[in-house]
Amino acid sequence: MNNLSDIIEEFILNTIGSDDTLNLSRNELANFFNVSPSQINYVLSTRFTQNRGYLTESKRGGGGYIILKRINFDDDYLNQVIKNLDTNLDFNQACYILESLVNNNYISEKEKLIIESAISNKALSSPLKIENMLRYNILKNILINLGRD
Amino acid sequence: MNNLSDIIEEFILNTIGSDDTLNLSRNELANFFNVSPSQINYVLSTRFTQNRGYLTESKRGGGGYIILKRINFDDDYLNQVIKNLDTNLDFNQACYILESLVNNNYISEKEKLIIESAISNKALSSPLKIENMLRYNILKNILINLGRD
DNA sequence: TAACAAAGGTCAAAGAAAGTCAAACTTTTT
DNA sequence: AAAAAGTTTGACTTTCTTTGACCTTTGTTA
Repeated sequence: MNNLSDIIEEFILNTIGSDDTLNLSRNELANFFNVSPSQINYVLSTRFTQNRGYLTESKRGGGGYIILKRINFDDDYLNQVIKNLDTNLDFNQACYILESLVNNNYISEKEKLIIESAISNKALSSPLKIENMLRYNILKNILINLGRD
Repeated sequence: MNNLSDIIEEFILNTIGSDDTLNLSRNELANFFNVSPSQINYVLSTRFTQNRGYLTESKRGGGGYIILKRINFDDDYLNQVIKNLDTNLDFNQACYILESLVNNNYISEKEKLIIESAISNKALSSPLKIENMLRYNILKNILINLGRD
């Protein structure tokens, strides 16, 4: 297994600090490995995905950066919830899930309210199919991010 | 953080007094950081906007000045924020608003994180125009619901 | 009171990142 | 060998920052 993407992946893995965070410059990294900058995006988008427990955050322009974060995912319960999320998620199902998260002290009442507002029919109002898909996406994203602290 | 605008922002934040007011001279500040004076305007107009809870007031001519004020949070402020929400809301704008809500103890860090997850590009991923509109809708809905507890 | 100096304001162009996407190439699978 | 999957590259786009030229307002002084 001798391809650059794997080597870059390896490098990144070795470089992520004990704080599970890596602040990198796309251009510098690309330069270091003598590859085109977009290959960094390729590596990130194929190897450091949400599903594998990573989050990225970036900024363009002068002083731009990419921050890579490893999510601490030793939490089985949350994991299960995420894994079992229906991609076609209606509001009531979602509320039910949120309720159980409250009961298990993962989120507070106020947090539940916020999430409900975010995924309510009113907030999303699109054709039903899209709406449920969006809701799934949003809730999943929230839950994944809950797992990081 | 390798760009001057961020550094200047930081400086201003650290310099605002406990009276939430800062009286500054554009030329002096620009001189201090060795940047063109208009960069001060840039920093003010991108980072210290009304939506983020700041007001500016200035005077030209000899003895001119810029006064920067941090708006105190009250119920009206939240209404203002909601009213001023851009229907075409990008993620960064939204983040700044959330930041100001945290600073004013209106939401917690965790709540900010949840909301950010809900309106992140990843969660919404649709064509840009729709995405920004959705984000607007969602954030507005959250803020409105926050306002009634 | 007219001119000049001393602020701050505006805007557009140039520069500095990162993002996207598709085409070409390589490796693996069937 | 053909098809599919994965990688690499580069051209183009978008976003954010920095700079500078020119404008407007206000205060000062001859």
